[in-house]
Formats: sequence, C-alpha cells, structure tokens
Amino acid sequence: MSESKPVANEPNIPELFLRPYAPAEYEDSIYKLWEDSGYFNPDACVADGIVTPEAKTFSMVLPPPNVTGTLHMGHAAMLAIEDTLVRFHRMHGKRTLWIPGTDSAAIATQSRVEKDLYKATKQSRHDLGREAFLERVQAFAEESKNTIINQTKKMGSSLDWSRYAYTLDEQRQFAVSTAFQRLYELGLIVRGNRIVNWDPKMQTTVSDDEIEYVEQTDPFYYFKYGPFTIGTVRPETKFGDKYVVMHPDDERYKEYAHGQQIEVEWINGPITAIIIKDEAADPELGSGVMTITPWHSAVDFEIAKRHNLEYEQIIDERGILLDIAGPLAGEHIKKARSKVVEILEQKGLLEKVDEKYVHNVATNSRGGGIVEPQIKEQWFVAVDTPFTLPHSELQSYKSGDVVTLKQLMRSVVEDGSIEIGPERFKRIYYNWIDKLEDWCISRQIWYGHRIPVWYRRDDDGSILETYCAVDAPKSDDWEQDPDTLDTWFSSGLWTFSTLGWPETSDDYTTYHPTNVLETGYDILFFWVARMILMSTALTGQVPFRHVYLHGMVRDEQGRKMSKSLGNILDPLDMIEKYGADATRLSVIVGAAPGNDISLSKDKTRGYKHFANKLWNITRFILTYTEDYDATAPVTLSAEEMQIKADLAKVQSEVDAHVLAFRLDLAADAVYQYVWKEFADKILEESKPILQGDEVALRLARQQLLRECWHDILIISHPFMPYVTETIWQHLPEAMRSSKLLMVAQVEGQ
RNA sequence: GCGCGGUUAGCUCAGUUGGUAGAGCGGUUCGUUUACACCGAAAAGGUCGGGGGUUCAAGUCCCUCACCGCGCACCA
Repeated sequence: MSESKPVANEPNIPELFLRPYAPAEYEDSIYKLWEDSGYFNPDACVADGIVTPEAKTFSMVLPPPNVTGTLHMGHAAMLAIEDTLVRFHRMHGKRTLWIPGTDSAAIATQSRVEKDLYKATKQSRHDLGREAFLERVQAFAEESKNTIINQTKKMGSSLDWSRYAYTLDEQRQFAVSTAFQRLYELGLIVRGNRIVNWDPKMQTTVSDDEIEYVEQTDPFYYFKYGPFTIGTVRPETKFGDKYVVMHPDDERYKEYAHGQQIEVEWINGPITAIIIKDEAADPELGSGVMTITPWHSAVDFEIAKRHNLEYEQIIDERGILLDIAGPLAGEHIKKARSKVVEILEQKGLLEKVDEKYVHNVATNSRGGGIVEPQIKEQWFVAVDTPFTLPHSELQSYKSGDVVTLKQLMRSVVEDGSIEIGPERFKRIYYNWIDKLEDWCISRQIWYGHRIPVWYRRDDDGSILETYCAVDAPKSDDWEQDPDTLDTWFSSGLWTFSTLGWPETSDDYTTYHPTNVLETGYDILFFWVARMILMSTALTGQVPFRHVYLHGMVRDEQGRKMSKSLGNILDPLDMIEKYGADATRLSVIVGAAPGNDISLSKDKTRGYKHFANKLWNITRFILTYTEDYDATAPVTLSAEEMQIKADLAKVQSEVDAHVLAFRLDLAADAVYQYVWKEFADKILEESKPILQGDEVALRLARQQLLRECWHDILIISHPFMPYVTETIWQHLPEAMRSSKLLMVAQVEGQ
C-alpha cells in the first residue's frame, strides 16, 4: 500500500476513512476481536455485566452442515438470517446462545470415502473391513471439518464455539444410544419384516422421505395372461406372478370368482393362477386386471397381506434375478427385461407395446440408485402405536397420558406451543403427518450411530435373546446389530443433545426449549418434524417455540444453482469481492419468508456500495465534528428534535420487523433510512450549519449527528456486523457506549 | 389425482387489518471532483395475468379461466 498523501486542510481523522471501505482488510481481524472477547458465549456476557444473570434467554441451534461439505449460498442465507437474529437479541439484553455443530451426514460421507478409496486402491469397503474403513472415514471427516467451520466464520457468524457439537462425538453418541433405548423401552422402536425402500447401488434401506421420484420414459407392454390382458413396464419382475387381481365390482369379470384357479401359459411354462378380487384394482386403468409382485411393491404387498397370499423374492439385493427366474436366474434386471419380453413374444403372448410411456421411478435422493422395494427385517419408529408419555411439560398432554407420536407431533402445533411461519407450512406439516407411516431407521452403511442392540443366537443362528442398552452386555456371546441409524435420528435430538441431555445440565435447564429454529423449507419433514417427534417423546418439551422457514437461493432468473448450468455463485468469492456484509444483505433483502430468492452479483455489489456509504458518512461526521466540545451547553432546535424522533421511529419499525421475522423489510428499512434520509437529506442540509459561523447552532448540529450516528450503527449492526464494528473501533471514545459494538445494548429496553 | 405457491416498472421483488401503486438493479438527462463517481438531482417507465362479483372504494376479499413453479400420492 502506498502511503496516503496528506490532503490540504484534511482534518486529523483516522487514515483508513480516507480510502474506500475494503472489507477484506478488516473482516478477519474483526472476527478475531469478537471471538477473543468471549462474548459469543452468554456466560461471558453475564460474567462481565453486559447482561444480567436473570435476563431472558434467546437460544437457537445452527442446522449443522455436513462435516465434509463446503459453504454454498444456501448456507450463506441461513447464516445471514440466523446471525442477524442472534446479534439483534444479544444487543437487546438477552442471554443469547447460538450453538454450532456439524453433521456426520452418514451416507454422503461414507460414499465419498468409498469413491476415493476405490480410485486410489481399487478396493471396496468390504476389502478393507469395517474397522479400518471406519477409521478412514473418521480421519476424512476430522480433516475436512475445519473447512466448513472456517467458512462459517467468514460470514460473521457469532456462534458459541465453546459449545461446538458433532453428531458423532462421544456426548452425542451417548445421547443417541440413550434415546434409542428409551424409545425401545416405550415400545416405539420395533423390529419387523416389512417392505422397505432398498437402494441396490448403496446397499442400504432409505426412508420414505428420502425417495425422490424421477420422470422416465419406458415401453409399456401388454401381455396375454390366460383370458386376461395385463400391462406392465417391468416384465422382469413377473416370474412369480400367480395372483391375478381385479375389482370386485368390475362387470367384465363377473364370471370369475375370488379364489378361482385357472391355468395360464406364462414365462417359464404353464402355471396355476388364482383370481383375487380387491378394490385396489382400478377398473378404469388398462384392462382393469393386474398381476402382483408383493415382494417388490408396497401396494402389492398390502394386497397380499389382506388376502393372506404367498409371496416370494424375485430380485436380490444387488438387482440380480433369483432361481425363480429359471433360465434367467443370475441375470441383472436391466438386461433381463428385453429377454423376458422376447420369450413372451415368441409364445405369442405379447399383445402390444406403447413405446413412450412416461412414468415416475423412485430413486434415492442421497445420490443413490433406483430404489427397489424389498421385504427386509428392519428397525422402525412406530408413529401410530399408543404409549404412556413418561414425562410432559406440554400443553395438551400430561405425564402418564396415553398418546401416539403422531398425536404429539400434531398437538404441539395445533395448540400453538410451536408457531410455524410462514403460516402455509402448517398445513403442509399436517398433511405430512396424516400420511406418515412408520419410519425405517436402520441403515446398512457403516458410518453412523451403531444400533445399540445385541443378540444372542442359537447354534442355527436364530435369535434367542435381544438386549438393548447404551453399553454392551458384559458377557461376550452377544453380537451387536450391524446396522447404523438414519442420519435424521440423531439430528432429531439436536436441540437437546447439544445442551447436555440426557443429563439435566444447566444448559439444558436454561436454554431448552430453544426459541427459534430457522432452516430451509426443504427439510421441514426430514428434520423439523423429527425434532418435534423426538423432543416431545423424550423430554416432554417442545424443541423450539418458533419455526421460521426460508426459501431456496436461486440465480437471477430464478433457476436452481447447479454445476451443469454453470450459474453457481460461491459465497466465498462473493465475500472476497464484495465483503461478508454485502453478501449477507443480498440474501436477506428481497427474501420474503418461505419464498425462494433470486441472487445476482449486481445485487451484492449494490450492498457493497452501501457498506462504503456507511464508511463515508463516518468520515463526514468525524471531519465536521472534530472540534465538537462535549462540555458546552447545547440546545437542539425543534427540527433537530424531530430528526431524533424520526430515527427512534425507524428503530422501532426495524425492531418490529425483526420480531415478526421480516428481516427483508427490516434490512431494507435500514438501507432506506441511512441512504435516502440520513445521508441525502440530513447530512446535506447540515452542511451550511456545520460550515457556518453560528457556534451554538454548529454545536447543536454536531451533537445531533454524533448521537444519531451512534444509534444508527447500533441499529445496523445485526445486518452488517463487520463494517459497523470496524467503524465503531475507530470512533472517538466519547462516541461509543461500549468497547465492542457487538455487545452494545439498545437503550430503553 | 390431492394440496400449496406464484403471475405488480426492462430484470429481481415488496405492498401487514381493502383507501388512487413502491424499492433495488438497469436505462435516460443533468450536475458535482471541498463525505462518498462505490456520488447527487431530476424525470421516464405499471389498464397490478384475463374475465366476473362484493364494496362508496379492490393489487388487497370472493368466484372463474389461463400460464409458470413446487410438494405429496398414484403409476398394472
């Protein structure tokens, strides 16, 4: 940096204000100043008398990002909103706690390491063995965690790092095992043979919520099946089909009776088919007749259960046809399809083909393959099973009441114990609960929370005894369940597992329930609902009082940001170029609650200019008030009193917006006032007075501007913490009401 | 199929209980180098998706249609 030239008549003000605001020069050291002060931790604020020990609390958990992830614009929006809320409440006299953490993201992290492993050594995790592989994943997670943590800090996030939690650290493991054991003892975690979503690629089950339907075009085949015609896109599953189903009221098939047997020619020769009358068959659809494959279809499974039918596995866990396929056994289903069609065609059983049939296929949204339903023995959380609520501080149910998890989840929102905003998400939440089925929580991956259940087996392998506890049983003839838990199981405990539960710690007593849960609407079901489930059942408290859902960050044309579109904005680039404050504002202003937000570089650049505006206003005020004499008696004019009153009004508007979670309106109100009112009008109109000869008038105006500026910095700080704090640190002592702007308290609260 | 959003200035979006439309960015003209060219001033730009209704009064409430987007379910 070249030395700045002394400017003629330039008053003696800090040199940095003579240059434009350069965020990159100050942000890291300002963050360090905050962090070193210890005031991200409310205990330190109490110890130093910034807030009283009896002050109200404001607590929030950070939705923990994946430990191996990197910061994207969605995170940036989340951090901007949450940090603004936290700083606001910290400056309003609350004992304010925002808890950081990271998530193990079991499936994602494991598959990443598996890929790396295969690339480097051509080995699979099975070649390496469970323990060695887990060590590798652990090391990878440990190594990459600092990336996301440092990037989180870049945004200015005032998180209490002394309370940092990781979903797989010892304390959280203990909480997870305890939670599992308690739910097991309440009869809410059960093991059962049910139809589940099986991902043949990742070799694990996934929950219903993790399924993503993808549109696909395939041929649709019509086959002769005895006297009937059946349609299917999946001929390769049809080997075992011996039940033919039609609606009981379908006039066309009156002559066939339920249970009647008929001989039909099929893929591997003649079989005896059985007529089933069931209302699941839609007479409007195709011929109104279908055959069923209960092992690989949830709907068919239900029909089979209703009529007590036999069912058989056709496809194995890797997508290979089993012996039932006869000559095609051992084929992968992908290749088998055309062969089955060929066989049936040669037999003259192929009636016609619609080449372009558009339908949805279920895929694993966690980057997996096409999901194949399978019947498997798995662990489930039973959402419709009544149980006795052991402990309750809830409004609608008392300790000892008999309830179901579904009822609990619904009641706390219905009775207003939890507010969900924007309002429309309440309906979406209820809708989800109504359709909710038992939650499959066991996964066949290795990285994650091991299920705390042990079995003692007979010589033939059948289970003699099952043991569920936090610690392993003493004797060594027990064998632990090999599966791990769904990531969202541990995430569901997050509001209280981060506060020391199952111990009744001070933190838990003080900060639970948390005040606000802020997150994207895309994880309302995955996470928000699961936290409500876990918290009400296990602690008898709601996890939070208010849910605030924000939208997705999109590009300037409203498209999703994706690599293939090349429209990704990297928050770290934005921070470097425009500053963290500008990045924060650009994801807050214009983002109405629950609505997606469009982002462009131009917008961010605009808010960089705003940061610079604050900078230059400071220069102006320091320049023109350098000779201000604080001891001289001052009388403000009526006009000046009005300016102060107007500012107070702006402040209360901003406060009201923040409390109503309209940060977009709050931030914009600050912007409008500072630029259009304070800079363009008040400062401009002050120039003649400040440059004039009337000493009394000048003194009054100087005092007015200094007082206003003090208040404006306080109001602006939650939105633009870096530039305001940097300015604050270079103001004369007399203009500051505390050493750190971050903990300056709003007056009159 | 069920449900939910959206459609307001060239672009991105606000508009809280109904009272004659706002911001940012962009564009136009002019000015300013003594806080800031990361500046200021001025003006331009909208029959608030179409149609109907309620009302003294509708962007706002009701009905209806169209288009865009999303969620859930179904998918023989």
